[in-house]
Amino acid sequence: MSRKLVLQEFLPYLLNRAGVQMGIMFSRDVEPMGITLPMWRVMIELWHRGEFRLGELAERTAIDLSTLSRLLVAMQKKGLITRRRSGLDKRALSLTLTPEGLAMSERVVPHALHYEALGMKDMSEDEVKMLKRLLQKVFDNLDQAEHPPKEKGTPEGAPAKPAKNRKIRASA
Amino acid sequence: MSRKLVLQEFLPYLLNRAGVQMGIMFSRDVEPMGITLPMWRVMIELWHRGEFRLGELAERTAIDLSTLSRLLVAMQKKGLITRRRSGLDKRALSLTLTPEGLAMSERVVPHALHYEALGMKDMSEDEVKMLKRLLQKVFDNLDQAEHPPKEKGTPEGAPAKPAKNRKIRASA
DNA sequence: AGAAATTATTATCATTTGCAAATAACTTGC
DNA sequence: GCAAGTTATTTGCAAATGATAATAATTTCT
Repeated sequence: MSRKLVLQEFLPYLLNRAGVQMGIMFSRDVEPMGITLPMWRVMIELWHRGEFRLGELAERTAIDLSTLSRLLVAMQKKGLITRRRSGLDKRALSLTLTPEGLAMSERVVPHALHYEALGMKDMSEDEVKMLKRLLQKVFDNLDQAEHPPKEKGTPEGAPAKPAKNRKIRASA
Repeated sequence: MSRKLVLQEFLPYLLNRAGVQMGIMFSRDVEPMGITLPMWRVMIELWHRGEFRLGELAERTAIDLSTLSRLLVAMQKKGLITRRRSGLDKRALSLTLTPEGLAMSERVVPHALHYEALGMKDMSEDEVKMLKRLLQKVFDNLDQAEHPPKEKGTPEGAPAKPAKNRKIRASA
């Protein structure tokens, strides 16, 4: 009746464990360059999209707003990013990579590739593609559950489990 | 020449992001039950294998030794686990689940299943199986790179990059 | 057996984190 | 146009974390 073995196959377990392990190893690797894993997560998003506001970036990176706010100050001090109160809405912080930040991002790429290769050892091309696709899918599923696309009058009919997020914040 | 888009497809990025997000959501969910995500990671390992020493558990869970030591004291206070100086090697701490710990583990299962389902929304049975298999594989690859199976005289021929782990500890 | 080396665990300290409250800027209704 | 309400970011505070140093127990070498 005891189902010890099955537990080990739970997605939350497998996913979190692999993700954490990857984070630890990658983090140690880039630390000597003067950046941390959260910094890299920020940099990659800015690199990808060019500009973010704080709130958007917090959601995108799954880093808590207050944590991210302080992280960004540190990154600005390091010369990696630009933080400026942007034109239209003076509440909003406009965040962009500096040229140094861009250069640093590029310098990190080989390290990312190294861990990419490490993690994918003995996998076929197809398996790798599928893994990446499914990881993207999982994140999207979770993110959508956490930040549902805004409807007008929240139909409020579906969920048997009433989604225990009292705070909508994306903490990390 | 700029390869912005490719970056978003890096395994370390995708994996860590999905893993962290899963961790955050699952964590919030089980918090009202009085346990944290690291506690659950400990519990699942003990449940699976029955008994661990601290050092082994630290490696297995990728939680830093000092952090884990404190966590285990807290878990003992909560009545979830047993910590006893065990027979053969009096240095070692023998860690096991108490009946209450086991009961708690079982109580967490439905929550794990919930997030499993959430993450796997719109995936086929086959995709799910493959994802789990590949996640296990990735973890094994990383873990093996970090804790290589002990050879006698470390052949020292293969790695172009000399594995930057100065400390072997599995911190989290 | 006894000293040195090895391994396992805990304590200390500075940093990071997340939540809650505070602040600042904007928007809407009157 | 101004008061009241909203949204965006920052700050204060307590808890968790990781690295290092300290402590404890065992094994090894002679």
